[in-house]
Amino acid sequence: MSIIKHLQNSTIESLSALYNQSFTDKDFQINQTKPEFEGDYTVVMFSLVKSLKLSPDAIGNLLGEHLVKNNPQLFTAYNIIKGFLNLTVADAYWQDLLQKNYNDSCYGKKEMTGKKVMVEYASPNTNKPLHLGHLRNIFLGWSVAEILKANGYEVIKSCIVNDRGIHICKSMIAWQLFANGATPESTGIKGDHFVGEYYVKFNDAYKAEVEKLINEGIDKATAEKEAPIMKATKQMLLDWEDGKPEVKELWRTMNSWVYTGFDVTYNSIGADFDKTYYESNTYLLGKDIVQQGMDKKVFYQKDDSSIWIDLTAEGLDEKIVQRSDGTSVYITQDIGLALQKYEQYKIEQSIYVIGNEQNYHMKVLKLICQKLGMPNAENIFHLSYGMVELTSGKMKSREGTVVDADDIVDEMISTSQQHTEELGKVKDFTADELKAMYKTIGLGAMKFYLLRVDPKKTMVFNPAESIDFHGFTGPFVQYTYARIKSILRKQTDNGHPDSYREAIDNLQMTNDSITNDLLKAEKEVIVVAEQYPSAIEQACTEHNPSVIANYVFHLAKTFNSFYSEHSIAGAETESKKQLRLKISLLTANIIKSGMNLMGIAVPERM
RNA sequence: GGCUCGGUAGCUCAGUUGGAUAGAGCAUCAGCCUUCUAAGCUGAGGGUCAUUGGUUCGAAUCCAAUCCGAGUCACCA
Repeated sequence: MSIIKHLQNSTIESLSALYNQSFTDKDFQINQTKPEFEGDYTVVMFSLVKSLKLSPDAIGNLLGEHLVKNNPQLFTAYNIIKGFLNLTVADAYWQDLLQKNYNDSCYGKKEMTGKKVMVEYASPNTNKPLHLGHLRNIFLGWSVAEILKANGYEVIKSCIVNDRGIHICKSMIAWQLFANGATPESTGIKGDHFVGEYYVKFNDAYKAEVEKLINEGIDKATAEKEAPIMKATKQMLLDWEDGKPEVKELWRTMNSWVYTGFDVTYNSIGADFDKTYYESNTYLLGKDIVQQGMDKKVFYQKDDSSIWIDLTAEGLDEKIVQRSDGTSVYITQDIGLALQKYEQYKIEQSIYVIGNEQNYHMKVLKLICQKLGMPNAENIFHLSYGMVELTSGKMKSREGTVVDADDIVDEMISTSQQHTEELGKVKDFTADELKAMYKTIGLGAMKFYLLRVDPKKTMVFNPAESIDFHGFTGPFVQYTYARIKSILRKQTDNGHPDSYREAIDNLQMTNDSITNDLLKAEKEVIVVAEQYPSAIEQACTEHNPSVIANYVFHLAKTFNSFYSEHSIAGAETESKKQLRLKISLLTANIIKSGMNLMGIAVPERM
């Protein structure tokens, strides 16, 4: 139980004993005490004034006295300033917390609940390589999955690959026209980039054809429709749907190039999926559901035989679910897939990591699923994230201002190498160790940078700043970890993590005031460490990894102050040394655990 | 135009179930390495929390209006 929860409960008990009135934890507020005042946690009196009809100071005095008197193991002192009751938490409480958790690598995580959640993320198209926006999506999805696991959920990570449709045919047509049989193997270009080049070539050729037609006096709309390359593409889509063998063959081949390329990227950034859905398999799903929806009178048919749902009562529009020619639209297959996910995995919650431009679509999807009475439809959650913009404005593929995922990852890794070499920290590492470290730091910087912002918000990607390894960054936190590990290693004979505990526990303990009283800097680290379980919980309820990023940075910062102020290995007494080593080990464990929740590795040395 | 989201330091972001003098990082300036890794620590300057009004003991946080920005409103996906 957190210290805040303890304080809430004690306050409720004391108020009940003092005033014979019952309160809940919503009737008053508890904050961490501001540093300029004496105390650790503060009960705000104002909200109690009305129901008790007493002055804030009068309540505070009685409450403070009662709390300290009846919970001596928790609170040792109190003071009241302008209606704020500041309580000092007993050193023994912090010592006890430290003792119980300093060697627990699972500290802060919850027991399994037996509940299943699916997190769908990444969801790329197979006509071009991944870009910076995908990275935000992938890091978010991965991290949210880990955060859910830490909160006791069983998580299935899934991905829906958009592997069919007109955009795929564009790359295919362009390849037929311009490639002369070239392949990723023959050119040495990564498969997804290779296919992406033909998507670009399509657009160039299409643009040229349209311009030519317009110059011949044809109006723009007609030109766009009649451009030969576009007509060929549309025909190809029809051929694909008819299952024409040579089209299917080309489609399979080009998609496989893309998948090979994606796998390289996923591998390098540490993304994986338990289940991959392909749109070519799911795009016909949901047709029978449309019929069921008709029977349930959720849907209705118009005169031209197209089928609709009326969501005007919910403040939305009418939405089509089946075309007049009887074919499905985009949302139909989403409904079908939502049901399939449930039936295959019996999930209680379905999370979709999708950009905020689809807010409306996802709102409609959820509503339809609910109206159809689909199980757990109320637990469909759209984890909507904001676009990544550049300092120069938006990323636009047509203007070539898209930041490629592979490029930026490579750049981060080589920057980390450059920084490391400049700092002269490469002395006693092997080549393999160096390579691994550059990757850990470069990727860590990248992931931290994209995850430290609230997912909902549009964020600006500033190349210069993202490459910074100081301050509120991944490398800062990693560095704190590496420094702690360096100290711990030196306390053991073999430098092995398994020996840390033994080495710490073997120190001579004395029982004196130097040991028992916590210094300010020591206590501050434990106070922050105590908040880790709450941070994990909050990150989960908000589906928000930035909570973890902010927390872990705060912890590292607090530890660094402590580190620079007091010697750990050279502490005044053996027992003080033991205390500080425990604080260090606990901090290292939390940093590693928290960073892992964001998919970020921590280096033992850097 | 309707709906949704956003506007906090020069820049990037925290902080919003209403609480004390609004916080970090970057950048700028000034200090700290014969002592556990200086990718660190300490300090300084920098704010009309978009604007106006309201609610109350108290508003960055809640309400209303206005201004600015983004997204969306396809028988596209």
